[in-house]
Amino acid sequence: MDEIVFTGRELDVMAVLWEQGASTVAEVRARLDDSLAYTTVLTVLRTLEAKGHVTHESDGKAHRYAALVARDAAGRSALGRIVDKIFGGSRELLLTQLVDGRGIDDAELERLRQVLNQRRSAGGTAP
Amino acid sequence: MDEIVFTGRELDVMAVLWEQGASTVAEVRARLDDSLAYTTVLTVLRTLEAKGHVTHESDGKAHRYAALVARDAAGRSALGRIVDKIFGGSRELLLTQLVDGRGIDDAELERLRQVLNQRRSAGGTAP
DNA sequence: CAGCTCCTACTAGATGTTTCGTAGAAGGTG
DNA sequence: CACCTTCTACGAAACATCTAGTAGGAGCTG
Repeated sequence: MDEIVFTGRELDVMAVLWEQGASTVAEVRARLDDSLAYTTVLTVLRTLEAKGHVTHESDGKAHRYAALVARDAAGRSALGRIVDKIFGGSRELLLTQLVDGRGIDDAELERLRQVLNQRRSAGGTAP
Repeated sequence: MDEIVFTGRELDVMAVLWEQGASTVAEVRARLDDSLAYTTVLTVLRTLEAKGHVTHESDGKAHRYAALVARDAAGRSALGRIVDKIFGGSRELLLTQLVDGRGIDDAELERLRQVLNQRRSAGGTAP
């Protein structure tokens, strides 16, 4: 239950690793929305490695970086922080904002209901 | 749809203003989990004011600070960032993590379902 | 009024974040 | 082999964040 916190730029880079899997500096750089210098991306990856959030192995001449922190863990940590600090502990309030945004159609609402229903059937502490 | 971003400490302070309403420095300070110097809290509030996230009015000798950014707006912004960067755009994945945490009982699940159902009756583009 | 308390304003150091340049190694191509 | 590209390592400047100290004003209290 440690606190996992990423800075803005670190999160951009982690997003690439989660999406694309283990990647070289050049591959990460190509996927980023902002165009940054090669060494800038390298520095961010090295910072993340120093913090223990990613690791790397050699791949030919280059290094291939992989996330050590799973999406789920990062997401749980970020969500917990938001629920507490912004929504005053209320998951309902959070969910309201989540579905209040535009660009959510009936099909997606239905899928969200499925998530809650599956949680019921799977849930609970073991007897 | 501007980007609203708070640093860790700024978020702590905003949380107090959202929870307690307009507050003086001393009132904010008393509510914070960490014990910080009076001037530290003042500095954070002034930074937030410089960024346009809070404002203040005189209240006797002291200043009373109030949030200019609504919870909802901050929440939408933060959630959008998390959905995009961590959950790859999938609200379902986010919801899964939200309800996967411990400490969520059947009553709360039911309330979350209500949120989704209310959204159906109120929502959608007009036919 | 002298002193105490509470307040803002200003200042400032330590640390973290972001960005990139330069140096030099490694490997393929003429 | 000399050259070009690609890569890592190191350094560093600019800026943001976090924390708090000092100075001085305003008001209450004896």
